Amino acid sequence: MPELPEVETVVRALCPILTGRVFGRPKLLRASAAEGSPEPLSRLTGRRIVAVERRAKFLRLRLSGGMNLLIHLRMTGRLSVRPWPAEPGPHDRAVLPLRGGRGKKNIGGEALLFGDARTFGRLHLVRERDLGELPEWKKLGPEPFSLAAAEFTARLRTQKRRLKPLLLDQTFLAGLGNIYTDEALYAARLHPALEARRVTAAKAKTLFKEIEKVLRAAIAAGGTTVSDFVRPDGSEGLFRRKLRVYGRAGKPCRRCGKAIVRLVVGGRGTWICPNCQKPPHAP
DNA sequence: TGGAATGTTCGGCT
DNA sequence: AAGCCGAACATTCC
Repeated sequence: MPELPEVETVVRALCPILTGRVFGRPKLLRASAAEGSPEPLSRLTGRRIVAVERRAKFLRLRLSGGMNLLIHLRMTGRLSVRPWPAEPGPHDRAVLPLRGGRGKKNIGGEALLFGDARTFGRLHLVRERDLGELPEWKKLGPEPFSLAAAEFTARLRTQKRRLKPLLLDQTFLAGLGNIYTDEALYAARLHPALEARRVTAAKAKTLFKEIEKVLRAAIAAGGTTVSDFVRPDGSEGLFRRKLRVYGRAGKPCRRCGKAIVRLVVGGRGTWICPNCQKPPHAP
């Protein structure tokens, strides 16, 4: 569920809390929560957090000494800053103690907690110079907010794949997941199974603008909470109320009143308005 | 009770 | 090679 807007929400919440603080000795509660071996997070201790950033759906903590802590929340990962020591919750996977207090006073006794019910999320400590060799990092496509509409259109034109799996492909465009892909396709009145290269230039531009629009609106709402996502302070993202198709099977389309339907496209649950998003017709 | 859901990678098939 | 599909990962939810 965490897609670009949710990760951006987490980054914005954590940035003022974490920047400038120094990690203590990490405690890995579940070995698979961190990449690398034999002690994947051992080089974290003593590093200062220089910056908190987002790239695609990764959080990136830039650390002193040319290190980076990459965090991918996958489906149910969540981050919070909590008093420490304390009894870890059943789904807490890693505890990263923080030295130095918020503001100038050293109040101590806090940690960055990585919780993850379904345990697909990952922490990955990577040297700056090794980042370029990480396939899941280096293969990432452009950020939607750093891309020109014309460039997006040109990229679409080369693709024979259907829109839905294409937009979900992080190497084509970084940051979209199931929710915002469906919302953007609906807004642009495009069917998810339409072959990308058959989208007209005008429609492609509309799609790109709608992608940026829905992402921007979702960031402003603090992301979408469907079931798992929460902000670092425990509050919910409010964009769920603004969803127009995702998860709304049977409910009326807000544009034409026809019932929203659920399809499977590229193996993923996909919601559309059958009236506003006409299926691709055979040649 | 078990099928669906979520993001990503991978392997097999066409 | 490109694209599609399903499997796998682990767990919760209904």
